[in-house]
Order: sequence, then structure tokens, then C-alpha cells
Amino acid sequence: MIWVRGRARRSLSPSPPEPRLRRLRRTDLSVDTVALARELLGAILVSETDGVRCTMRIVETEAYVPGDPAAHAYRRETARNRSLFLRRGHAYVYLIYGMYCCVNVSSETAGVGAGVLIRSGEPLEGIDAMRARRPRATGRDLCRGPGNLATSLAITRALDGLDLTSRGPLWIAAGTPVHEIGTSVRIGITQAADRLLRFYEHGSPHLSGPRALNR
DNA sequence: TCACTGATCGTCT
DNA sequence: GACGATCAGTGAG
Repeated sequence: MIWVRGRARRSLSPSPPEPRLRRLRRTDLSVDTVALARELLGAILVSETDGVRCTMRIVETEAYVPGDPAAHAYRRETARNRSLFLRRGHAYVYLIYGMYCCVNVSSETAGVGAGVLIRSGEPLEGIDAMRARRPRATGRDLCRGPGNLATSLAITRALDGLDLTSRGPLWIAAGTPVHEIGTSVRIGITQAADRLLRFYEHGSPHLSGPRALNR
């Protein structure tokens, strides 16, 4: 887990804005997809576009490990999935169903295709901007689901390949502890659908998927 | 709350 | 030409 030093989190109610965010270094990130998927829970995803900072505390991830038939990197490297083959800490942003963007964090060494899908988060800063981008969403739904969170944080294909450990429009900061990590099967896949590679903060009201998966 | 369905288009075979 | 790591709307229980 990647936490702000000396700060514990107990409440599930909306958090106050982080006073100062510490950008994660690449050495903070495990060179292991499953470990990284768990570590990213509680971390802060920061987008700074249109002159507005929007932040979200990650509460749900999925691991797409090397050799995983459900992973976009499974067959071979292509122009689309190239970012998954970058060394850990890079963004893989892709368009799904012609309408929504989803964001992954590359998770292994260079040349190994794997990533962690960011599925849901708890909105922290920039909530007005998020609401402007998704006017019909309620507060708890703003960053619920991979397509929704990308819309709320203005994450587009233009950010594909970005180094999330460097200064830029999208980066990851140290967050706050997750009190209990739940595990389930991944959502929306048909290959390797029985593998327990989805991780979430137990009890969070911001989780996607059916309730039965979040117990 | 869950199941079902249409929307929509880039990517890959 | 088929498919997809999704979402929102609708209707049923």
C-alpha cells in the first residue's frame, strides 16, 4: 500500500482535499502486476487539464497479468496496446465500445505487456469540474466505473503513453490507507473470467459492478 | 436491485 | 466484418 506518511484514514465519508500531494516515484511501484493492483488502492489519481486539478482516491482496480488471455497485451504488441509494454508507471488509455476511455497503469518491466485497470475512485478535488463533465451523475457515481472516471477526470487517448510518475496532466500521488482489501473476479470479461484479480476497498460506496461482487 | 438492450467506432482478424 | 476490460435507460420482480 502506498500511503501519505503518518496519515491514517478511518471514515468513508468524502475526504477533505489533500493539503499536499506527493508524486509517486517509479521505485515506489512494485514490479509485479498483482502487487501493484493492491498497492494502488488508496493512491490518488491526479488530472490537471483545462487549468483545473481533479483528484480521485483509487478504490477499485483489476490486474491484467503477463500471459493473461483477458489482457489487451495477450496476443502481441500493437500500435494500440504499445503503452502496456512500457516499463511500470505509464498510462495505457484506450477507447472501449467506441464511446468511453479506460485507463491502465503499466505494471512490469519494459517489453512485458501487463497493466492495472483503474476501475473506480472516490472524488476528492475538482468535483465541480467533474460534475460539469458528467452533469447527470450523483456524487458517489462521478468516478464509478472505468469509463465514468475517465470522463470525470478528462482522461482521453491524448494521454496514452504518459509517464504517471512525472510532472504532467496525469500522475499518481501517495494516498491514504485502505482498511480492508476485497478480492473478486474481474468484470466484463469472458477469458480467464474466474481469476480473482479484481481488488477493491471493502465497504466503499464508490465501487462499480454488482453488489454480490463487493461483499 | 438486477437483467436486458441499444448506442457507437476503433481495432484486429 | 465481428467484437469489445462500458454505460444509461427501461422494465420486471
